[in-house]
Amino acid sequence: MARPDVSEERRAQILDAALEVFARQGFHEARMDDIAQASGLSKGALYLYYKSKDAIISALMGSVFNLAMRGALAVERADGSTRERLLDITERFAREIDRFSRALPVMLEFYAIAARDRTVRAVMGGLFDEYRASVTRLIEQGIERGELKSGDPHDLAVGLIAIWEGMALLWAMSPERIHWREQATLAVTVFLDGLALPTAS
Amino acid sequence: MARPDVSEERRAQILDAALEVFARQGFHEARMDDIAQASGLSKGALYLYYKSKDAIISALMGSVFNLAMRGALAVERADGSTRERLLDITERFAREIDRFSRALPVMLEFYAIAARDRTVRAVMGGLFDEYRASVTRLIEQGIERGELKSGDPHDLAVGLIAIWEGMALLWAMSPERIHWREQATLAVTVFLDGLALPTAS
Amino acid sequence: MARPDVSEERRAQILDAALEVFARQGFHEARMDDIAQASGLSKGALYLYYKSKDAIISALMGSVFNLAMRGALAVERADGSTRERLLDITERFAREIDRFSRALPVMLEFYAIAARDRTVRAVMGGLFDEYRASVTRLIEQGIERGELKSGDPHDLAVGLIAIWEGMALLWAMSPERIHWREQATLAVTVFLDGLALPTAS
Amino acid sequence: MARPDVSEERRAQILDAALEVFARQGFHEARMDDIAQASGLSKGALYLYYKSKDAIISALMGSVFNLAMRGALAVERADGSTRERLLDITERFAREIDRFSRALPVMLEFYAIAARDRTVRAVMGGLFDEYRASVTRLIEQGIERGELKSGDPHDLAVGLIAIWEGMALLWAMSPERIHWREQATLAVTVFLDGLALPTAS
DNA sequence: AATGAATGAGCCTTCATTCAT
DNA sequence: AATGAATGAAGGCTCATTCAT
Repeated sequence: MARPDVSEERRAQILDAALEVFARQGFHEARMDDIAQASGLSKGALYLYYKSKDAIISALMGSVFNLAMRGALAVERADGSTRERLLDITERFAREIDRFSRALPVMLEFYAIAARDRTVRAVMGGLFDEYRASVTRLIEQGIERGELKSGDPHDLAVGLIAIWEGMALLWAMSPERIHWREQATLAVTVFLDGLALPTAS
Repeated sequence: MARPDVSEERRAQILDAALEVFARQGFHEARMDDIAQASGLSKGALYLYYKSKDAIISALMGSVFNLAMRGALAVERADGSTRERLLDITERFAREIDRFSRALPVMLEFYAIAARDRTVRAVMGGLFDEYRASVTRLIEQGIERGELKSGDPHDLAVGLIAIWEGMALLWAMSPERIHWREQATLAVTVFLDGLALPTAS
Repeated sequence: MARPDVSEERRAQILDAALEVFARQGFHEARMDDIAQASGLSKGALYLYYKSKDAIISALMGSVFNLAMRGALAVERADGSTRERLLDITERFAREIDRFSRALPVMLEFYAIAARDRTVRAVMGGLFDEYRASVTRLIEQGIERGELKSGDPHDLAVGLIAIWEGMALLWAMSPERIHWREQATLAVTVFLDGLALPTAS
Repeated sequence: MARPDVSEERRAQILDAALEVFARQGFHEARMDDIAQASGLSKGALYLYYKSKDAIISALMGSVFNLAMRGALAVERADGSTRERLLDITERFAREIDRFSRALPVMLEFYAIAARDRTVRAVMGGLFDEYRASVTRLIEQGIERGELKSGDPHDLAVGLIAIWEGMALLWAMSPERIHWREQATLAVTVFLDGLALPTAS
């Protein structure tokens, strides 16, 4: 008689619907009714799984940013030169651009909230720290291996992340004018060229 | 009998108060009462000068982004090498970081809106085009003058703008962990190093 | 699990409360809160069944005037001489004077609106046309049957309706000075006497 | 140095503008700004001559109904048979229909207010009493002179006034379907025929 | 576990009125 | 006598949340 626990499935269902609705309408213009409809559940059911609209937004924040950082973290454990691996991260973003485009408006809204809310900023700052630590390790390896000029790996990681985040931002503004694969790859390439060791001639 | 026309003053007064309130509370959580109080006017007076809350938000969008691009546009007409001028833009951002920090949460909220609203995106896209055109001209000059390696100046401009915008984004997330002057300068320097002509050895 | 559909009941409940409140306070002075309270529902519930205050007013217009014309239309299908039937209409008004007195201030407000709003006037004109057509048929029958002097039945119907409407108006102004049963009956009697065929002496 | 007192002129100016605006928009939809503009005065000036919007409405009520009753009162002092004089009142209304059409929406709004406000109703009832008294005297004369069948002159006056008021109401609803001169004249004629003494044959 | 009718606090906006000039 | 910028109280409407079924 034990029915399988559907609550994880329901939660995922709700977050997925919420992402869709929030991306289209923004947090404030999105109605609980809209999320209910998009999820195929009733409004009351939403409250069985999340205690408030804010709880849905919070849960979504975790889910969205974990997804976003997965690429960078995965690459850390891969083979290849530092240059290859950093370009691989860039390439992964390019390949997943459609999945990103779904989440991007929501991510930007999280950034906006974080910019004015100390608590949210602390959470985002933590995620960013992880992200930066991961990229920092890649760069450290590159320096150790003699692939990159020496320099502060933390600060260089910030530079690279700024390129990726900045590209995402510009792409959100002008998807038709930004060509992620070419332009992000170019930017990272130029940046890495700037870190190349002088070749013995 | 002729009272001086105060309407321009009032409009500026309102936008200034709105920037402050919106930066603290976000567009939706900001109450017209808050803006009224912050501006030293009555709620009714706001409606004498702007026909709705949305109208205030729109007006603010123009005012905030014009301010943001002023730095890049000003540098175009300055002297110095391309490298100096691009680092000068970076430095200007660093110097005006406080003014930016006031506007940044609001700018991010505009980005978030643009990401989901075609109309707003068109406006922002237009501003971005101007911005990019200005940086593109700087890079073209650099290439023409033999200061930079040849390459697509449009795409390189996108890369530089991505660095600045991305740094701003990261700074908004972690103001205490991002040191604009050092890190942005480093990133731009590395990027420009990547564009340096091979020195004859 | 199937709850009975209460929406028709709710709508009637709301219109009934609205009639009471509007009659006492007028459309503009009536607050949605007042209607909510009078209906025993919450303010939010009003909006579940009518999308705005104006929608309630419009729905009420239909309901009130259908009620008002019911008397005249019913009599058309009754037996008796033309005189009897027209006096019967008058008598019905007298009998239902209390129900009318509840609706009269609201009806007058509709007249006032119709007098300045082309759209509302078109609706009211349509109702009036039905009403007049019904009375016209009664008069035509009277002429055909040789009970009334010949004359334009449309114009005579207008005259009778003017008497009824005019009496209602005066009664609304001076309920204590107008004695509907006597005075309206007298007026219709005199009018019908004026249409009597000369008796052979 | 004594300037002529313009206050009477200003008051008339304001009432005239108010009539126009109220007839078009109704009391509640009419803004003090609209009246100010229509009168060619400033909003502040309105308050120099009337202490509130309600005061303007009240003053207008007196002015409008005095105008309306003037016809009936004037005829009382004229020559001619009772029938001629009552038809003359009808004819006067027909001739002044355009002036009436301007005031009619406002008059109907006063009726609506009177129907629910005891105080206003008392004022209107007083005006109506005067009106009825005047018509009553005409009918009494008619009976005394042997022109009309004997009957309660008060009640007969109510009947006649009901015809005039009812016609006005119908005309307000359907100006294009009501032909005042023909239909009102017919109704009054029939009513008077109903009061005619049996002719000796 | 699920529903959706009902609630009511809260906000944008309007506009009669005031008053400094 | 006149102006019109400024005020702020008040109300229609929305929507997150609750709860009887």
